[in-house]
Parts: sequence; structure tokens; C-alpha cells
Amino acid sequence: MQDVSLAIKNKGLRATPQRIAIYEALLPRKDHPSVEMLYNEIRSRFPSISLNTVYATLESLWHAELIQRLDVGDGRIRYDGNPRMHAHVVCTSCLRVDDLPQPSENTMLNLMRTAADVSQYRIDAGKLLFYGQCKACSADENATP
Amino acid sequence: MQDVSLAIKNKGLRATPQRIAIYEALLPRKDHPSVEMLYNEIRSRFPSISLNTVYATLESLWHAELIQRLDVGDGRIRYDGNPRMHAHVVCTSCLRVDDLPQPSENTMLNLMRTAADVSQYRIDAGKLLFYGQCKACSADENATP
DNA sequence: TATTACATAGTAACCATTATTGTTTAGTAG
DNA sequence: CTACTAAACAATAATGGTTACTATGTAATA
Repeated sequence: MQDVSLAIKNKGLRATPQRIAIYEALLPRKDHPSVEMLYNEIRSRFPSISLNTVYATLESLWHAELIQRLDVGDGRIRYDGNPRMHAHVVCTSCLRVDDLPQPSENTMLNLMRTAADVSQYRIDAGKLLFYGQCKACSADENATP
Repeated sequence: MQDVSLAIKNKGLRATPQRIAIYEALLPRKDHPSVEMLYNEIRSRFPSISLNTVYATLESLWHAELIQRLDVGDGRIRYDGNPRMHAHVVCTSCLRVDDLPQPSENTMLNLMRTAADVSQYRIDAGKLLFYGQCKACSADENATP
């Protein structure tokens, strides 16, 4: 509760009711919701909120490095309440996105360093995505061929 | 020349003049052009070609696994004449995209296998992207602060 | 209280991509 | 060579997530 408000203020942002609500809605979720998914959830408690505010707020939280922006290539951007670098898997059937515990953050940081060495770029961020089919979709496909 | 035509036919596609021209235009490039960039190049030799044909052709070549589709998140899709899995670096200033020789294809395939194990997904593809600033843009920034 | 800067809501515009449609071309069989 | 069938092409319109714009509201500062 107050943690959320404090975390926002600590980044130099105003802890408005809308921002607190959006951040609090995102944090417990593990399904990497899109803007519209969050918008629909927030609207039940915040009927007057605009879609635009959700866009702007998520961008602010992202710039403040409180959350992660995740473009998996399905046309809509997903958000992740965990700002630490980690890999993701995308189900190309149902488009769900899951976190991956492997490779570790250290391994990814090592990949980044290697990339910086060989490319001569200054590298700020990395993204590791896998695409395939989740267990549920594989089962469905076998059930109805 | 004939290689290109043959490669297309070997995938069961018709080797039309448009397809050959588009594929031949993409192959030597290392800058991962977008649809429009290729469209502009092709039009000089093929004034009547439509943008839509470039879209359709690139999708055909991609489905045939002759080329690679690359969504780096800048709004337009980039194409890579090399279909083998490899990492990329994106310059967030000038949006150029470069290939990375590291990590090796084997390393990436190992990452895929690990991801499949821990996620219980059937994994078909992987994507490793790094974001930062290329040498030229870093130099420009230091020159004009 | 006046000032200034940031937030929000609502609407309209943007733009890469995809869908649709009618036409043309290539490949194949008779 | 001609007819048939399927694929490819070109032109236009439509889609849809995102951004821009504008006006209004709210919080921090002097």
C-alpha cells in the first residue's frame, strides 16, 4: 500500500491515485498484461480513468525503472512489474507470456558484456525471448486435431 | 544470380522477377532494412512494383526460412538475409541494427534447450537483442553536447 | 494568493501493416 | 498451341495499437 506510493515518490514522481492504482494492479500479476488489459481492470475501481492515462502512467513507471516494458511482437506491448532483467517465453498460440528463471541475471549480464566487446557499442539493455507453445496449448492441440 | 532463383524454387516457391529482385537486394545488405527501405531500392529497377508486393514477398521468403524477420521494437520490421539464429544489437539513437557473432549459434541453442526444460514449453525460436549506442552516435554525442 | 509545472481526460490523428478485390502471369495437361 | 488452375501482383481501403493535441484539473513553490 504505502510501499507503492513511496516507491513512486522515491523516483521523483507524483504519487497520484491513478498511478498508485495502476502500479498496484500490475505488481501481483504474472501474466504480463497489455495496456488494455490493465485499463479494463482499473476501470472497475476507477470508472473515469482514460486509456491515455494508463499509457502515460506505464511509460512514466517504465522510465523510472519501476516496471519493465516488453514488446514480444504481437502488436501490443506487455508490462512486467519486475524491473530486473530476465528472459521470457511467449506462447505463439494463446499469446501468454511467462517469466523464465534461467538464464540467471548474471548470465545475461555476461552476455551483455560480451556483446559490448564484440560490437563496440555501449550497451544499456538486453532482451532474451523464446517462442513456442505452452503446455495447455499443446494439450488442446492433441485433444482436437 | 541463378543461385537466388534456385534457392527460391527449392523451397517450392515461384521464382518471379519481383521475388528475385527483392531477395537479391536483401542478401548483400548488412543493415537489416525495413520493408520501405527495400521498396525504395527495388523501385529504381522495378518502377511498377507495389509496396504490398514487397510485404508479401518478404513474408513468403520468411515462411520459406530463406530470410529472417526482425522486430526490434521501433515500429517497423527489419529483414535479415541470413536465416541462421544469431544475436543483434540495436542503436537506440540512429536505429541501425548490426549482427553479433557472439554468442555462437550453439550457445543460443543451449539457451533454448534450458528454456524448454524450465518452462515446459515446446520452444521453436529464440531472439536475443541488445540495445545501446553505436560508436558513431557516441562520437556525435561527445562532439555536440 | 499567484505562479508554475506536472497530470488527467477526451478526441483526433498517425502510420506500419493487413485485408480485399480484380487482374495478370506462370505452370501443366491435353 | 490452347485451356485450365493456382499463384502472384497492384491498387485501394481498412485495421488497430499508439501518440499528439488541447483543455481542464491538481499539486508544489514563493
